[in-house]
Amino acid sequence: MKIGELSKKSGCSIQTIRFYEKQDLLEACNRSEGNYRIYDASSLRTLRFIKQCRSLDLTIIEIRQLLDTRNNPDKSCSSVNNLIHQHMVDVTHRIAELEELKLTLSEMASACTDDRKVKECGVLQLLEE
Amino acid sequence: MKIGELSKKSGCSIQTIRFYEKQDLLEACNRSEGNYRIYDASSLRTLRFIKQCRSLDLTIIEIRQLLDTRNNPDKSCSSVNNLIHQHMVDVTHRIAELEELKLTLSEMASACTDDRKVKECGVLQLLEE
DNA sequence: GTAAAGTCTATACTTAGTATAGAGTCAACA
DNA sequence: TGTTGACTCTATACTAAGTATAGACTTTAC
Repeated sequence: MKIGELSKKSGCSIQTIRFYEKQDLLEACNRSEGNYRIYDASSLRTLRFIKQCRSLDLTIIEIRQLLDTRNNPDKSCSSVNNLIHQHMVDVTHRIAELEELKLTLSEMASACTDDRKVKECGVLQLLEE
Repeated sequence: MKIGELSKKSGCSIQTIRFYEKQDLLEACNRSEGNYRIYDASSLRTLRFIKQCRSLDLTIIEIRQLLDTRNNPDKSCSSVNNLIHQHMVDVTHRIAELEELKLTLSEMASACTDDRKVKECGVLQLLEE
């Protein structure tokens, strides 16, 4: 199949597919006589794998590592487990940060009302501190 | 004061201060004979204001709007309130996304143990789906 | 034969800075 | 007076994960 079809089947844009190839996530595929990229079912599987990983917010570098591991069926998978675990720690940490930010924002929001002038604005006064 | 001193007093790096100037957050300041930037207390106040805004994760564009509003003391401050409110909505939304991601990651993590081989890895199998 | 749709490469753009090179300025010390 | 070191200057490249575009080429349909 050509890149347009792969794009539709995978849900990745054409540019993204070419971008993943350049990033060495998808290996360079065969080309037609007219230099069009020709993909097979294996490319689609890999692309879906990549998409799953991206939906977990894994970076390109991390995905490259996972793909590499995936190509070595007899090695230990502990690096995969570690990666997911560390990622979960990071996400948890980020949530805590955002919760704190949300609290600050809500305190800030309650410092003012809509009908004031700029020079009386409670929000701006808090921002000056 | 010169940029090094402003950097220390504000906690922003020298490059960041120059970057903010280029982004029109800090207006172009006076220069010494040798072309060094010379700042006063007002620059420091503005820079601290910007830093507060950044700690709330406001974008450069949003901060530019706030600074603009701040320069018009007699106008209504409702745009400031709206901005903070919308930002809070966005943060809340982002937290929900991350909570969902965390759940997915934890389900994924429990699909495997450290002592398996890649071909038996529960995590990788989930990523193939 | 031609028009439309699809594809190609290369490049620029996004955010909020950070890092660097190479040059110029300034203060203190010998 | 010379020079060393600290400071500053501008301009440029880099980060992440794509997205958007220009200009050229290929393929398909009529």
